[in-house]
Amino acid sequence: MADHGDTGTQTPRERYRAQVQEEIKKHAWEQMAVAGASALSLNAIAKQMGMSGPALYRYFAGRDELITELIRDAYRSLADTFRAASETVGTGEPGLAVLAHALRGWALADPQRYFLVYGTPVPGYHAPDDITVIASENMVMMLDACAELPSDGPVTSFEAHIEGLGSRWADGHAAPPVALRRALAFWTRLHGVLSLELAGHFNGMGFDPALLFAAELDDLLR
Amino acid sequence: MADHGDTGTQTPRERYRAQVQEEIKKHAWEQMAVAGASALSLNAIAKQMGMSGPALYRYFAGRDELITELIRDAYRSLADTFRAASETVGTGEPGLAVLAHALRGWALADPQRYFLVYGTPVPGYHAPDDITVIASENMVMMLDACAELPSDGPVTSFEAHIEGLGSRWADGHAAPPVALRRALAFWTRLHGVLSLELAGHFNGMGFDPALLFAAELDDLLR
DNA sequence: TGTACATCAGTGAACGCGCGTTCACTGATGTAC
DNA sequence: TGTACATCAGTGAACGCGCGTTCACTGATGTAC
Repeated sequence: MADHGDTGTQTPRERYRAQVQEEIKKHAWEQMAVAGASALSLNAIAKQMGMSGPALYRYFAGRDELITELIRDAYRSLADTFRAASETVGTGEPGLAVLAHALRGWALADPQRYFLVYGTPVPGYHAPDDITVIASENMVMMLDACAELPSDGPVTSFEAHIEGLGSRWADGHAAPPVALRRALAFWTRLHGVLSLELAGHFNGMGFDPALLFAAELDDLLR
Repeated sequence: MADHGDTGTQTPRERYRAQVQEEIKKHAWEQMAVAGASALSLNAIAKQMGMSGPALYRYFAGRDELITELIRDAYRSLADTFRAASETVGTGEPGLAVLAHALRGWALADPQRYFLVYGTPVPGYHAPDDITVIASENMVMMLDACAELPSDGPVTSFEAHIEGLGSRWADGHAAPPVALRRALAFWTRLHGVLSLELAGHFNGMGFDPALLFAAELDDLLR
């Protein structure tokens, strides 16, 4: 989506390679949307593209690498969405609200992508370091949005707990405990609503999930 | 875990059948814990039990039925846990807190079981009606615990939205909007913390997830 | 108590299938002189 | 501009594998007289 990797001038071959690689991913996402992440099959993707199975090995070392690449893209996509949203500040609306709506839009746009990031983990799998880095970038953006909010009220026991950790936080990003507490609430509460909504657990309950989301966001901005 | 199905006197054969059926499920859960739900294989279970693959067809019509049965058991297990917890009321602790700790204990006891209920949904799958019934039983227990809490404060716009629905709620269980709002917050917030914790998203962040859970619970009881 | 029969758990062979992956190859595209 | 060579995308055959599931069967357990 955004410009990542070598952005220099490309030879026609490189351009073609990148193009086919993108198309493979596109079909992979479509397949995931239909049958879930675990059902992703290289041969099926190839067939859908009118190619033979082994051809895909020109573009990915194997199934695992493809999936890892999709996960990486998903994290990057969320980071890009957050970053783009962050740049529309100063319009009166608090930064947290902007991030919240960006998150919701991103989640609804592709539920399987959301679940690939925040859904059921595969017991064996461990994400590469660069993905972890993007994940903490996202956390930092949430933190920054929280830090600019007014912080009144007494210090809670959880904030005291955080204080006691000596702020050994990702990137050495020193955030006040109240901001971290708020960022965690932001993250967990909105994820709680979104994941249950996307999984269909609110079906048949009548209410509008968007309004529940808005209500939770209101509570966070209180 | 609890007594479900025919509890009448059993012939030795029936007893044996039930016993083997349970053992199959036990191995199924173990296998899921190792490789996730999608990797569940009848042949692998049979091999682990020292049986041949086709033998399992005496106990389950096929793979899909086994999985559905596991999902059903998971929902029932949570319902039983909630019910057992509800019966220990009156000790000063609010019912919601009791339910919360029961939920957390149940989730930590078997993360894969938690994710089978609340994790990434399989795009095609639709749960049978009796499972939906158990799910709404769980919701009702949360609702009841919320209904007994003092409800002060002004009516929020989300509560007005619920009011406007005319309470067309599962089982015709008429709950005041403020209780439903609170039950939804209870559910989504605790799920938010638990699912991110179990998925390992808090790893390396230093703080104790149990304390975050407790902090969120405190907010709900406020 | 003993015998004849029915029930049913479990086996082993076999089916077709789709998977990930390798390999030697063809043919087109790009590069160097 | 034209020719010789290198690069590389894609093919088709083949590999071994494990899967879910069926089928005809054996042998043990339970039942009826």
